[in-house]
Amino acid sequence: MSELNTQSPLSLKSLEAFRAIIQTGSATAAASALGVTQPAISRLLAAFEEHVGFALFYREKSRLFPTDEALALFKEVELTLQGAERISLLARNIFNSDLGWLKIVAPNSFIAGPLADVVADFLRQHPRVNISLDTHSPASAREMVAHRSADCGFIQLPENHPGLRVEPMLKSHTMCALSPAHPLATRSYIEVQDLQGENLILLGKGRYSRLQIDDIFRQAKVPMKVKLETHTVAIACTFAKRNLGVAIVNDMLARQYADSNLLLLPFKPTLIYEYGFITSAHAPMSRLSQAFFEHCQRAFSDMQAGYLATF
Amino acid sequence: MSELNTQSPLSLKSLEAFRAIIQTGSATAAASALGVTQPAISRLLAAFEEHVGFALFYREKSRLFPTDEALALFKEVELTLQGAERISLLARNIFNSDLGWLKIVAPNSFIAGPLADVVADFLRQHPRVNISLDTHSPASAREMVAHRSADCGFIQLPENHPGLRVEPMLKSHTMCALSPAHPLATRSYIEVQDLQGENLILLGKGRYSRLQIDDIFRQAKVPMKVKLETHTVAIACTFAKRNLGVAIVNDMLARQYADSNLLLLPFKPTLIYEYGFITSAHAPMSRLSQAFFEHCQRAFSDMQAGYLATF
DNA sequence: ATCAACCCATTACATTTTGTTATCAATATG
DNA sequence: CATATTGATAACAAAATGTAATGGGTTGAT
Repeated sequence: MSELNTQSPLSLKSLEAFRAIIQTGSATAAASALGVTQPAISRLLAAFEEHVGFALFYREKSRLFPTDEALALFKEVELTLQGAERISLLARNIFNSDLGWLKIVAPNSFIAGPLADVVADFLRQHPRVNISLDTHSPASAREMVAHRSADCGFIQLPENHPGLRVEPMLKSHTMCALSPAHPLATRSYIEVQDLQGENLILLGKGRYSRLQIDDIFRQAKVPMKVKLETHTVAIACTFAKRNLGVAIVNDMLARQYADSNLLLLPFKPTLIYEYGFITSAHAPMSRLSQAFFEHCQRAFSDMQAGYLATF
Repeated sequence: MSELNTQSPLSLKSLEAFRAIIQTGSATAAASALGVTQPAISRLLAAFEEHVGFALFYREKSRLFPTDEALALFKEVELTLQGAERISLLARNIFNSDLGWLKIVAPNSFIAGPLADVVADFLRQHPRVNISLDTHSPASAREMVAHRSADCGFIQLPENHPGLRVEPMLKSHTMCALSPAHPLATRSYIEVQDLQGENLILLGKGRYSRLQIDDIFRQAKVPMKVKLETHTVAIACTFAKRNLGVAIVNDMLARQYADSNLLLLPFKPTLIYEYGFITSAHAPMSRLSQAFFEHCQRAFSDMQAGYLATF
C-alpha cells in the first residue's frame, strides 16, 4: 500500500487541480477550467495523492470518482485556496492604496483649514482607508513622524530634522486681518509702516514665522504694539473681527474666517509661509502615504493655482 | 513604479519564504530555517514581491526591513500557510484512519452480541472516529451498503447481491437453549430425534438459516412442534429460560444470555451460521472501512479461536 | 584605516516541477 | 461496429527552484 510521505512538498497547483476535479467532476473538464491540458491535471493530481499518501479518486470505467477521503479533504483544501486568493486580493487593495490606516499629524489650524477638504476628498476616493488626524506641538510632531509613530505630517518650513524627509507642499501669503470698521480697512494692502501705533494681534511666539515678522518690523524701525498674543488663527481672527486690532496671519489658514465682518488685506513686504509634507527618512513611504502625498500635491497645487489667480 | 501583475502565479514556497523572513528578521536566517540557501530565499521573495506588485521590504544598510504593507499581508499569509499545514495534518489523520465517520448496519442481535466489544475496542483505538450503528432488515441493509448509504455491514451468509463485496467474517454453531428444568437438560448434546414432540422456539421465519433447520427436521422425518416463533434471539432465550420449550439458536448470539437458568447444548447434526462483512462493490473500501474491516478480522479470529477451544 | 564577519543581490548552472503534444487502453454511444 | 470520450503515460520544452561562487555594502574590532 502507499506510504505516508511527509517529504513530497505540497503545492498550490496540486490543490487547484484537486479542487477543479472535484468541482467539475472530471480531469478533462478541470483542465479546461484551469486553462491547461488534461495530462497536466493528471500529474498534479498524482502529485497530491503522493503527498497525502493515499488515493483520492478511484478509477473506474475510465472515470474519476472521489473517495470519501477526498471529500473529507475537499473542504479544507477550499479554505486554503480561498486564503491564497485573499492574499492576492489584499495585495491588490494595498497596491491600490484603498485599504489601510494612515496616521497624520498637522497643526490644528492646518487641519481645520486647507487640509480638511483634502482629507475628505482622499477618504471619498479610498473608502476603505482609515485616517487618524492629530495635532501636536511642532517638536513632538517632528519626532513622531521621524520614528514612525505617525506615518506623515505637515509642518511649517523650514525644517531640517535629520530624520525627516521633507517635501514642500504649500505656500501662503501673509495677510492682515481686520474689521471693516478699522481705519486701515479702506486700503488695498497694508505696509509695515501703516501699522505703527496700531494694536497688533500676533501668534506663534517663538516660531520661525513670528521671528520673521518681528524682523520685518525691526528692519522697518516700526515699534510693535502687541495688544494680544495667542496660538491659533481662529482666536486671532475672532478678536480682529471685534476690532481689537490688526492680526497678522497666514492667508490660507485665515481665509475660512473672512466674511463681512473680517477683511483680509495683503501685508507688505511680502512674507511667505510655507508648509511641507514630512515622512520618516528612516524608511520609504508606505504606498498609502505615497498615495496620500500625491493626492495632497494635486489638491494643493490646484488650490494654489486658484489662490494665486486672486492676486 | 512596479505594476500590478495578476499573471505571475502565487506559490506556497514564496509564502513560506516571506513568512520565514518576517519571523527570523533576515533572509539568511530564513534560509537556514527552511533548509535552503540564501539566494533561493532572495529569489522567492523577489517572486512574491513581483506577484503582489510592490516592495515588501526596504533594503537599507544591506538589511531587510519589512514595509507596512508586508506587515499588513503577513497575517493573511500566516493563515493560508496554516491552512496548508492543516491539509497535511488532516491527510495524515485520514491515512491513519483515526478520523472520520463510519456507518455500519448489522442485525440487532449481532450488535448486542459479538459486535459490541469489537466496536467498543475500535472506538478506543481510534478516539476521533465516530460510528453510527443501525439495524435494518437484511434486504434494506443490503441495499444501503450497495449504494453506499452505509459504509459497511454484517449479514448472514450466503449472500450474492451483485452490488456487494462480501468477506466471510465469523462462524458459529447452532445450539439448543433450554431451562435446566427441562428433561433434556441432562444431555451433553441434543439430536434432532430428541426434539420429537418437544415444544420448539424458533426464529427467523423465511430466512436461510431457518430453512436449513426445517430441512434437517424434514430429512430426519421429525415433525416440528413450533410453540413460539419470534425474530430476536433475546426473546427466544427469554422464553426458553421460562421452560416454555427448546430454542434453536445461533451460539454466538445466544451466549450472552446463558446463565444458571439457561443452558446452551450443541445441536446435532452440526449446523453452521456464517456472517460476512459487506461493502459496496461499486467503490473501493474507504481507508476507515478498511481499517475497521481489518480490526474485525483480528477480533473475530481471536474470538473464534477461543470459541472453538471450548468445543 | 584596515580587516574580518555579516548581509543581501546577482550570476551561472543543475535539478525539479509544470507544461506541452502524441499516444494508448478502456468505455460509453450511436 | 465505428466513433467519441476519458484518463494514463511517454517524450520532450519551458519555467520554477535549487546550488555554488562572487561582489558590494555595512558593522565592529582591532
